[in-house]
Amino acid sequence: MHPYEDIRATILERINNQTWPAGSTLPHEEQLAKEFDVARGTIRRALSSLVEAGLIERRRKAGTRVVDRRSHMSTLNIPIIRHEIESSGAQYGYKLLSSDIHSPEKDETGFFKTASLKHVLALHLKDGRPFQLEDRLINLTAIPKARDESFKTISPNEWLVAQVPYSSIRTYLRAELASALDVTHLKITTGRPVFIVERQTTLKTVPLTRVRLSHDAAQYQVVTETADVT
Amino acid sequence: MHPYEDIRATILERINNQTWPAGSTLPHEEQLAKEFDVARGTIRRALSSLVEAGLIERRRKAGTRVVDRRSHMSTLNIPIIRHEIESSGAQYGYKLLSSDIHSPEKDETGFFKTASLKHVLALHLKDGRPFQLEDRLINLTAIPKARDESFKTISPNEWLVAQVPYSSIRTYLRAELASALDVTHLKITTGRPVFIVERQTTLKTVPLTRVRLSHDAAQYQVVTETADVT
DNA sequence: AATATTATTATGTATATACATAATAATGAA
DNA sequence: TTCATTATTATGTATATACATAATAATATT
Repeated sequence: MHPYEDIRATILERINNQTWPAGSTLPHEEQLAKEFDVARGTIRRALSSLVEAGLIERRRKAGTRVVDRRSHMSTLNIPIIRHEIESSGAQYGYKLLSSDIHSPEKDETGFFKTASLKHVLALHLKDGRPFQLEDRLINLTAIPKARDESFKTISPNEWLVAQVPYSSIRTYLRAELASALDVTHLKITTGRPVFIVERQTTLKTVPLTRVRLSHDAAQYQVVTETADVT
Repeated sequence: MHPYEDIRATILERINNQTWPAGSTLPHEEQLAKEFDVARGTIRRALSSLVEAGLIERRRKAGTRVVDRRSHMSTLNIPIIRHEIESSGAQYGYKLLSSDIHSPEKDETGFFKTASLKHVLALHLKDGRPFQLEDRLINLTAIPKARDESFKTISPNEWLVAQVPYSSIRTYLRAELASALDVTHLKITTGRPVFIVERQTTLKTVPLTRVRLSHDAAQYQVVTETADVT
């Protein structure tokens, strides 16, 4: 449609048919601009789109190189569980299980160096049945107003997203056997696997919150897709 | 450092301190250009960077709105297992377990509509111990040269990445109990959880390959991080 | 009131030009 | 040879201008 899209498509084709194989260097912007008879800016538009897709890499003076696709980048999207459940047409339910204020020792991982912490345990239900167990620590030093929030009607997850700005989130995905808490609250039998999403949220090096979200493995999986550059 | 970075930072600050709360509309480009005393292009540079980070959304005529951060986008990177193992300083090993050509019925999921398929089972080892079991189906109609590849010295994963261009990959991450094959080849005990990465690769609607990668849950987890926009 | 048509407008693309910058390559000094 | 210094150069940023486009808003038609 737009010139830059056509240019991107033919560049992509040349990468795919090995005219420019992985590791090779592309002609520089002005040469491409001359070949396609467009301004340099239009070439830049096409190339930066391919950078975003992870197909090429560019460095000053070194030029533009085709990435060796030995790893696949894709965007992972983990929504707030209420939205995920509701958008599937099911009924969402929430139940606070416990909420306490702890001293820093509670944090075995060393994520919170030193801070007073709030520990919240809550359950998210799908059509009345347990779906996600939220086990969370909140840094009260960084988020003092969390001290006065009961989390009886709103989940920590949702409250935090609405109230607290963050700069980066690290997410771990793993499989585990159901813990005693998982068995009790997710109502699954001992020996069943659970899918764990653990998140550590920070605001410019300040640890804000850490959460372990556990799910019955039979009811939960994560799906992700690469951007389809055509 | 660069003007657009300063501008992006102050816009980000206004989003974080609720000057422009989630859902609100930002001034349009020319107004911002006037405020910051730069050209419209510089404002566009700052804003498009925030679009990439998923913090704002832009639509023609409607303008620029602050995204309601109810879901977190992060980039997921699943490398070829050999690179992951070697970059951790460990010794990589590979063993082909079986390789057969099947009729389409083998594909229960309906991913390959109709095609002759190659079924390959292979094991990836870390320091001599089983680490990842690769259970793969390859579309021989789309990738005929895979028929003559034995996969005795190179894994299907690596061979495909090097030989076959693709346009999109869908990845499923889930937890399961170890299957009979997992128990046998990953040398784990029955009843242990495994972490499954399942990938479906296509080239413009043509299904190319589907793979189930299973790992001992105790030895494998996926880590992902959001882009830290400052 | 509901639908179709037509402005309107903020974002998007394309152009040209000038200069900045980072990283490599070339050169010179030890 | 090795290290430090200095070009060199491809990408990156900033500018200004013109026009395209999609989506909303306003108007007219049924």
